[in-house]
Amino acid sequence: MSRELSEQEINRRHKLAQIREMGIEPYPAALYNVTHLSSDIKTDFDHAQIEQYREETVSLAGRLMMVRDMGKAAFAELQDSSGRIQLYIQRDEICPADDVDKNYYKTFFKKLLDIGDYIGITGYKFKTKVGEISIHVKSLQLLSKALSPLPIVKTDAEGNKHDEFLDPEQRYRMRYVDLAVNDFVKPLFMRRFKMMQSIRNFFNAQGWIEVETPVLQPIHGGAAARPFKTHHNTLDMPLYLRIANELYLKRLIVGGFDGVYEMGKMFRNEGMDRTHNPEFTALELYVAYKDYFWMMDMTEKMLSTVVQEVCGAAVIEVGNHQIDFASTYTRLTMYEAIEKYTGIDISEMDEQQIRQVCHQLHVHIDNTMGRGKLIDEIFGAKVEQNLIQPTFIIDYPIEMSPLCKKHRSKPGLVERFELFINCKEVANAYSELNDPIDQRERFEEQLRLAARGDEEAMVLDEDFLRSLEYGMPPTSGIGFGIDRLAMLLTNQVSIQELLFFPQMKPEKMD
RNA sequence: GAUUCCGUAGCUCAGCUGGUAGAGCAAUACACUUUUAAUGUAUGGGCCCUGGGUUCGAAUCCCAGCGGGAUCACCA
Repeated sequence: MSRELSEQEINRRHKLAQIREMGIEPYPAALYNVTHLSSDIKTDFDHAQIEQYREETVSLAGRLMMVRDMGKAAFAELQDSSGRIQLYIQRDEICPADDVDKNYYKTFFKKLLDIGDYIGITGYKFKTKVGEISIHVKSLQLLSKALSPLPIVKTDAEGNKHDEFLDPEQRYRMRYVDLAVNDFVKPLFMRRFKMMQSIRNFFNAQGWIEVETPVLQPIHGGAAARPFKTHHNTLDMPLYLRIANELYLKRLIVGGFDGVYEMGKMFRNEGMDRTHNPEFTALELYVAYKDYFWMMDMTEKMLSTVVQEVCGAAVIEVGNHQIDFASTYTRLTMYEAIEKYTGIDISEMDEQQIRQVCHQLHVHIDNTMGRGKLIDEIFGAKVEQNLIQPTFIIDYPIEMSPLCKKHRSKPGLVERFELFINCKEVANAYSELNDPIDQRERFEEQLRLAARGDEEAMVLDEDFLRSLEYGMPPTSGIGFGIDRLAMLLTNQVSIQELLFFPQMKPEKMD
């Protein structure tokens, strides 16, 4: 990359050279002994001990974020991983004894250091005249010179922010800058990772095992989606980035695990927008000897626990709604849900009649759609928008669910549920299909759909069928969209806010 | 993919019905030993996204392209 340097970038390179001329290494190799985080200093500050603090040396490191130069003294702000703290720096204290011209302060500190530079300081805790907890600096060392100026975000006395770094493109492309200057970013990610940890804790406490299954798969199974295709040179064969890990996790249940789960990246070669990224994180869990009713109970328990742990309350604000994760979630069958929000009972209707209903409701459909797909379209257009509070929609048409067990008592349906929260699908679960002969027929039906032109139809996985023939216990499985869940728990509408590095168009570097 | 808005200094943005650019912050220099968006004084900084067109003259009007946002549709 070659580009013209801005005035400020040239300045900083000159300063870098001058620092070296002074005999100071701008990128020292040695570790810097940090004794405190800025947050420790602030939370542990004891006013009764201000006198004793003078004798107690603390050492901090971080970025220099602001300097208020007062002549022979200055105030500065140091930002470390835990926040910011003010530094008070006096000329005569930081200059070495032999530095008679006070160049360490006058030249090095005042002229050659910039906002964004990493520094380490030692000093003691104190409080300024106006009461701000600060560090009285006794020594200051450059740890890493920054050659590009950071966007300066300033907050005034009323809390108004000035010159904010808010352009989404810049923020996502340069997440390192976003994290450095925007204090609202890190807490979102902390909450996301706390949520993932809380889920893991919950599952581990049940004795379920966290496993890893292939990302590169010869057959992309387990979901209906277009995959990314790649090629393995040594084997000279095509491989697909997984769109789901379902079929591998079930093989592990066949192998004798009682409960396995995996939290990992899935890849789908489809649209991108504020709720879809080409790679996203899914959680899948399979538990032997259970059914989908049990899984609904588990889901309620898990989510109420996790939300309580992560948000400190089980009722949280999402958009304009208070969403209650603690109560028992409403359970509606697909047919009941459609009847509730359209007034039409389609449970006994055939494909032609349902097609009529679609026209009547102004639901957009096309001729390739079968009965199951038509029902799904009505649901998407008329029901989803109403499902604010956590709601289980259960008993789906069999056509849409080739990996799900037939309903124990309702012909044409499967034992499946999806969990909707704030109008979005958050989880999808089955009583898993473990009848190998039925499974083969379902795959064959998918092949027929593919032949009709359905690009998302599933591919027949012969090895998976073989595994079922060795016997899979009755099992219930569930998949959660982790990014979606994180969006709910952080009240964010854009998935990009919960991904450190969302997929972007290639950047032009001229 | 459709609609719509935007692209001006390092950053955030002004710039009217066309007359070749402005503010605040940042930068540079000086002053100031308890400030906190520190302050005061001074200075430098622009291919006005790109390419065409209209015009005596375009940051401004028109067309095309590139980049981005928002909304809508499909997928988690």
